[in-house]
Amino acid sequence: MDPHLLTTFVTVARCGSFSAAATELGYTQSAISQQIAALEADLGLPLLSRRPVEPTPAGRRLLEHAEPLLLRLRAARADVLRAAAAPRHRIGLAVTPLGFTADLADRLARARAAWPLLEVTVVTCGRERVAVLVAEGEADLGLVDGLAAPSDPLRPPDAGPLTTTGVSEEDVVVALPAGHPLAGRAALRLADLADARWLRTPLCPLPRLRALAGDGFPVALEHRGDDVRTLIALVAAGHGLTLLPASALRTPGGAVGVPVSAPRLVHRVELLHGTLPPGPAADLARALTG
Amino acid sequence: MDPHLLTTFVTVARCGSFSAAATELGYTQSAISQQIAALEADLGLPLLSRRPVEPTPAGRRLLEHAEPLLLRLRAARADVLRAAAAPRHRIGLAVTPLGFTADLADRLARARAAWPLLEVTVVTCGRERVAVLVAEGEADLGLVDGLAAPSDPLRPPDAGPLTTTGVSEEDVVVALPAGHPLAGRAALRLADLADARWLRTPLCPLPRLRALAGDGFPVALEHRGDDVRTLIALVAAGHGLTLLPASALRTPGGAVGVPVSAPRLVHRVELLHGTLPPGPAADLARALTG
DNA sequence: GACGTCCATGAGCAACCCTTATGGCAGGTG
DNA sequence: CACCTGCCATAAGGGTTGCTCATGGACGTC
Repeated sequence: MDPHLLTTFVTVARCGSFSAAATELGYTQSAISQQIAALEADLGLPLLSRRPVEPTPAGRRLLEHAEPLLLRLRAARADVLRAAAAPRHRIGLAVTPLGFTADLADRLARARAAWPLLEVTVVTCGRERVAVLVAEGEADLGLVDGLAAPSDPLRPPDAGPLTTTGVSEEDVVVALPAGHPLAGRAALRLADLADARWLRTPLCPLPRLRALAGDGFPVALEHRGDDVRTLIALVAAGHGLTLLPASALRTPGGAVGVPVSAPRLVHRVELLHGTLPPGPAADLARALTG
Repeated sequence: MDPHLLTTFVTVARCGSFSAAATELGYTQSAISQQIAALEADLGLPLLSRRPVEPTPAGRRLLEHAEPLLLRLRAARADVLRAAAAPRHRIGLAVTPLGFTADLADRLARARAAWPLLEVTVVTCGRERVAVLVAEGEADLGLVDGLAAPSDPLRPPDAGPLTTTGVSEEDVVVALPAGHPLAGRAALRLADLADARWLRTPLCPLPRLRALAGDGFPVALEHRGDDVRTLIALVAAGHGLTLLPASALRTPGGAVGVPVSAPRLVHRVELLHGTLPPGPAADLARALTG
């Protein structure tokens, strides 16, 4: 179970081809073939069916383990190096679109005013990617958002020992087109909307809704991408519903937000980071949480 | 960051000696020296100070990552092999002392009556060890107990993708000597006992109490080991207090239990297992949870 | 049915890693 | 103070590993 062999295996499984994996990894096809054979011999199991190349059941199982394992390996390396490295003034901040609220933007602005030397790069991406970037040290701090019961921590993707600190909690609203029959309500229960048509979007995971409020929540339209304005425009045009933090709907845009009364939900933002050595990154973390 | 080098590093750090690690791992001292040198060269950092041999700060950081990483590696291997192996009739059950309640013993008895072929081995050990045994496939099922807020899952040690299912929740009581001034109370708040003298025992983690009810909980006596009767005897003799599930104090033994009214706490038992292929282990898991 | 693509296999060679042997350094002892 | 002992580092040697190159065989396509 050499990680070297494991990366090869993951690459072959992703490419669906020994030769493609070989060129991607910079080996010859023969080397790949031998590596896979070595891994299969080590476990005593066939991991890939050939022609077409796809994982066997045991291979699929191994794949589930291999990806997070390799991530943790890279994360461990990055963490050790980061702890030993000199503090930098370039800070990388990875955020989910709804994780970077106006309030946090203000705090960041104050922090930059207080420490003019601070150079900040903000990257917007999905939750898992934020965790990966932080774990691998490509970002110093991460901000992830999610739906949770009040004061219930979000479950970060498993990328090693990352510290999470809640930085804000805010009410959740259902986004409805302005003319929607329910748009005038003071509050709505999520279960009452289980039969409505919903948007499938990375910004509001439907499986989480189903876990919280029972089955249902059929998909009307799928949205790929990170942009909140696009999402609100889709809601306003009646393509389907979604949940958003209350503040995201305060700017007028043809959609209105109706608070969710049950289940009790909050939109929670958490700061994610590895062990921060004293320095600009730790200062910024304090500024964002404080 | 070859796992091979990582195990060597962990062993050397534990032994505090290159030569001792060499004999333990079945290498020559020279090989160990070269492996550590290779790891240090790979990371570009000194990991161990020599004479005496002990981890540098970077080494300590790496140690924190290495142990769970190696555990996950073994766990992944065990999981893949287990999924592919033929179902066995020998079932290993790893339990914490307070995790194996009378109710669960009954369910196990019924399961054995229903499937006479079932051979069961029960191992008692601590929480972390249970998780390790299950993760590495040495036990098929695990039962761990802990204090939690109601319906709040326990956090299992990070040993890869293990499934946890709650199997019982029960009230928590403070164990007091029979003649204790508070022994007659109908209920007690944990914070009121922060200044009492407590037993430090693996069966009731004091750090958890401090997290739940604030600082305090000074240690009167340390108890090492798994035996609940020993613990109750210590309480009865006035050596200090501890928390136990209500049922553990129903048998008379010179100690009485007073329910804890705040914070709201339960003693929770969870079943822990990897992915179970259909067969005896899965049947038993259903019997224990059902 | 011929061809092309793709994976498996064998030979050769370089790199790696372990062992043996030896050197250097620190601490304890006569 | 010299010596000895225990411990880690380093050099050299050899076996194994793991790569590339070359080729063979199986499947799919035209």
